[in-house]
Amino acid sequence: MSDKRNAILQATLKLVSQHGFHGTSMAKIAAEAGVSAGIIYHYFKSKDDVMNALYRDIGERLGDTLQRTFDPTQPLETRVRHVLGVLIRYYLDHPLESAFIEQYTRSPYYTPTIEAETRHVYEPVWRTFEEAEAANLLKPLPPSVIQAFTLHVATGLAQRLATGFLTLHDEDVERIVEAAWDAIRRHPTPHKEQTP
Amino acid sequence: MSDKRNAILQATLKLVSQHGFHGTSMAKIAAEAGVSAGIIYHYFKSKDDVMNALYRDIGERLGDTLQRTFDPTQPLETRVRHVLGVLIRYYLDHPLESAFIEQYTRSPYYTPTIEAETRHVYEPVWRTFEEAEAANLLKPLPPSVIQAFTLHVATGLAQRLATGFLTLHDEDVERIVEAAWDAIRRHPTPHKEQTP
DNA sequence: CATCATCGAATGAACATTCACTCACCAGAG
DNA sequence: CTCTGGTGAGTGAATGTTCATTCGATGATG
Repeated sequence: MSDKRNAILQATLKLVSQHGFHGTSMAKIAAEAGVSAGIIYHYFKSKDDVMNALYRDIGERLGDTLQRTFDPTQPLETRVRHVLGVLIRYYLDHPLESAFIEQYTRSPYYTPTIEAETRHVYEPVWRTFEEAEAANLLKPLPPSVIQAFTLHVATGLAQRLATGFLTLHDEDVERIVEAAWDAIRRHPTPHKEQTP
Repeated sequence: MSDKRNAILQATLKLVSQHGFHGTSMAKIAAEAGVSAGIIYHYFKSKDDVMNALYRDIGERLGDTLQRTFDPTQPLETRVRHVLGVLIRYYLDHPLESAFIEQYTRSPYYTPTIEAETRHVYEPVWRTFEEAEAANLLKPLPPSVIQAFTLHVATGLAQRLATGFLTLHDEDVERIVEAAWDAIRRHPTPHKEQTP
């Protein structure tokens, strides 16, 4: 609601994605947000609370995007490609969020409690992949591996984008989504053709 | 040389991979390594210097593995699959190193200087992929994307391994390498078959 | 005047780094 | 073999800084 609260979260996102958790002090957050150090504790219980709130915030925005663009009436393969595309595109389009999430999920802030709390965001994703697996569309890989070939590929690339080491055009992104799909889908074993 | 120096690096690796850079103080490193706080400054100039030394150390060990197992007389596709496998396996087998590298390369410690300094480690990898690209084996993707589908997939999974969320058997690792290869290789476009 | 947002100085803990010092060891002189 | 002086690994308390957090005061709103 309040724009101070939002300014604090935005400042935190920018600072953490640029300088990591160490290097992001409350004083710097306050300066970046244009507020006093004290007011942060009016909106948040502690530094941890700021970080957790930011993580939830980002998760909700990604969840919205997934929910908004998801069309359950589409055929299964289309839906799988769609969620792949949305996930990858979201992280590539939001490099700051991407960097934050990567840091966050590898930090002590990321507890099983928080993980459970934000799982619902990815619900359409998991449901689609489960369905695809049941329909034998996918390679027999654990869910974490599927996740690695989408989420971590995207966040890894987002980092390169953010640091200017890389620029991607729309057709590149298409190719990346296609590559991710090639990674996890079951390929038809080509019949050994007799060359006549 | 000295085992104290090594103990300090090992302690740093363990602490950083578990608690991140913030949460890894010199006092904790000293305690974990079983040395006094002061002696760290006998072997290293500063905290930064410890981190940089550890990064170089890890890079060298990975480089050794690559160099040792690389056979330039093998056919091209075999070599590509081989370097893919070695990279992925290395990170999966060394989750601590994997976590450290991910954190390090996203931190302010990771400067272009350090990057240039350690590039030679990956030399066989880049050379092989360049050759494969010239031979039209690969999808037309930027090198960073290739890297994302190998390195970041592996480090992402290594993190799940380290936190006990996931266990992988040898055949799973085989499948992951295969999936990575499927992601980046050029697939034969199947002829549209007329269903009768 | 009552309530609540906001400020910035104050506080104490934790931090990286320094420093004066001890100790084990060795080389060479006697 | 014994003494002497030097070297450098190793210590842990001290230092100055930065940090997260608190708090009393101030301003705005109703």
